[in-house]
Amino acid sequence: MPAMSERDPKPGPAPRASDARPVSGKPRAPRAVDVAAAAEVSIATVSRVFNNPEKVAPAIRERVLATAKAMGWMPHAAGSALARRRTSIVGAVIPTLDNEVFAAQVGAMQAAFADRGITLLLSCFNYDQDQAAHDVQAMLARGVEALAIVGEAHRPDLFASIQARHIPYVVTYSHRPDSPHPCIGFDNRQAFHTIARHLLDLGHETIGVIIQPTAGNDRVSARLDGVRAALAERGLGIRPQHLCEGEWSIDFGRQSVRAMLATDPPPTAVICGNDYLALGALLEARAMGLSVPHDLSITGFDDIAISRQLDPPLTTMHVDNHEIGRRAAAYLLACLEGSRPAKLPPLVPTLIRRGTTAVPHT
Amino acid sequence: MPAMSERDPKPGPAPRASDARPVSGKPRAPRAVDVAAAAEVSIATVSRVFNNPEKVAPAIRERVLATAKAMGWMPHAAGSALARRRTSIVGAVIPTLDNEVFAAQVGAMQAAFADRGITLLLSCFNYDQDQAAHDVQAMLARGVEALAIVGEAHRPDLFASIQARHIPYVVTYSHRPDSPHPCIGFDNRQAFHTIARHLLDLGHETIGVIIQPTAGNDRVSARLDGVRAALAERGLGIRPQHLCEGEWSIDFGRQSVRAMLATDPPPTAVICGNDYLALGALLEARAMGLSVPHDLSITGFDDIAISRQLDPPLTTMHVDNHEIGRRAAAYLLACLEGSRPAKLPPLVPTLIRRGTTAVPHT
DNA sequence: TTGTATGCGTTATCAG
DNA sequence: CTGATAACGCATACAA
Repeated sequence: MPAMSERDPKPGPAPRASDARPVSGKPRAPRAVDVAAAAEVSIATVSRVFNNPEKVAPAIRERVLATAKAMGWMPHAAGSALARRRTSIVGAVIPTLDNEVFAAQVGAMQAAFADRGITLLLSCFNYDQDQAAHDVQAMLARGVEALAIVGEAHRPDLFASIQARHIPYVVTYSHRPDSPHPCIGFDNRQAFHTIARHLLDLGHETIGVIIQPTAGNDRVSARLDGVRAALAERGLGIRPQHLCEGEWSIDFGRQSVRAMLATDPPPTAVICGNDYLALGALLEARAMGLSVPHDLSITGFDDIAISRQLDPPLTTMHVDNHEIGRRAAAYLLACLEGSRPAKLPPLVPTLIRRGTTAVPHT
Repeated sequence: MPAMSERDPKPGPAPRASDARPVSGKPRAPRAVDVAAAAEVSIATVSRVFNNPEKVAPAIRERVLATAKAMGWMPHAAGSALARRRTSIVGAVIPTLDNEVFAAQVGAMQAAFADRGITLLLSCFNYDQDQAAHDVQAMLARGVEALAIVGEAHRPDLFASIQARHIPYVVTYSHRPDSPHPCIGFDNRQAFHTIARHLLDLGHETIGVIIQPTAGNDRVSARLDGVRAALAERGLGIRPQHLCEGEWSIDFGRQSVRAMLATDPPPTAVICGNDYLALGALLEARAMGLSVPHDLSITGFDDIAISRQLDPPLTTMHVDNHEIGRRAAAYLLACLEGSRPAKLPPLVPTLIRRGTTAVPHT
């Protein structure tokens, strides 16, 4: 049995910075004990000054504050997290920062969390489900207290591992009515149903679609479904040669519209999965000598900054991406503070009818 | 003197999860001890399996790995960081994610660090120096092992506090030859000197400038300097009414060009601080019935995605923002591994002569 | 109001 | 190759 506990030299590691340190090594960061010693108080008081200032006598408080500042000391997050059992870190898992839609969400979340002293950990999974699952694991290991994840098309174990930790999370950019997850976003299916209806109501019957890859992307799949549903209601469908699926880029928009217009009959309208694709479609159509919207109607999605500036300005749907970020942050913050906010009403993107849609020129 | 160290019930906190836990409380996350117990090994072995697998007998290793996976255990970062004295976190400090230029840099850095098991902490200071200084403090408290910071126009104490911690850092988007900081970027002054020269060589003599706010932004100031220097070499200057400084937005580009063209004499060319401003200028000039570049030459900067797609395509300078992120990450990684990479050659943005510049129509 | 002592979860050292 | 144990830096219950 361990009997004695004298201060005899146990086989402890190397001497500390506060000990006799010859000449070597870089200066260690100051610790709470160092500040305590310098301010001639106990380490507990130093801690209190930073966590419960009101429980410390003003005079002492000022002294500690002053010496801490002089020594450049701040509580070290790792030690603090361990003792407090709170990391004050939340994670955001998005496909990519190269899309201003997600960049805006992250920016808004970051700002909202920063106000509450919470740091945002970021990971981009590049539309790769394995990557996403891996990133979430890493974040859990880092002790994130909450998670915001774009989309719900993820490996089941991703959500399972989050739920196993009983950590609040929220799915963004999605809002299926019957989703098992707390969602903040809009109904992608409904949104594209609205767009398709807009064109149908104008009298279009041959409608093309240029859209992002649907594989492993619930949001995009829902959009395509929405279009299909709206057409079906009028007894119409999308002809295979009028459906182009590929990376969202201006160039893909261009080449897709070029291919479609070479078919017979060509579509009189094209629904694009986002504004970049629509932009490409618009540019290519004009380059081919077509008049938009006279010869071809075009719709986008997202309402990015340039869309209203185009000639003609793009008909699209506006989504407030910053608002999504703010709401996601607010929801997670509420969860962390114990309340369990009940409802998450969907955002409703609004159709902005501008200059690229009109009645078909038959 | 503290004499005994028996295992008597000291006034310790609440019972642990592994202890007799009646019914209450949520299940705690598993710890290394739990895995050790389940796998019938010591906690040290569990740790080794995850850090020095080769020092553990294969049979035992597999057993530990299996039980760890079964229990969903991963080493908790806070404890690990404390013991290891390494957080494996680096910070990125940028103005905003709403500019694709910075978003691209962050994305590239994140990817590069993720490969090495390093997590990126992000902060956006919104062009506010106090915010930036504060954010850096917070990151240091979180134990970041390295920092990447956009620009060098920051409060001196920002850099001082970093240097006090002896933490490697790098300034991005800047590359003054005589900077005291390690920089990864390009010479903004030189770049805009090149642009101005391009226009001067075409024969322009009355040149306007539409640029972002220079206050507290070293990069923008350098750009303006570059233009001024190039003009001065030809005995020219910027007339006050031909210099518009304001937020970078398409709208500001529009209103600025409109104002300039109302002056007498109007400029025959406009240099814009970035592509968004140039885009606005181009759209407004066309809306006013001018022919670009016949009546007015326009240049941008950054070469964002739409620039080459405009009609006419925008003359601008191309910067590889992803490359800046990659280089920044590579540099910091090298520092963390002990080597001190000597030189950081500047990136050289290339002038892309497209359709918006031509000889002036006198 | 202040100080003492203990635990947070992991890694690393050293003895076996 | 494995196990016991002392840090790591801080926060907090409890005693003073």
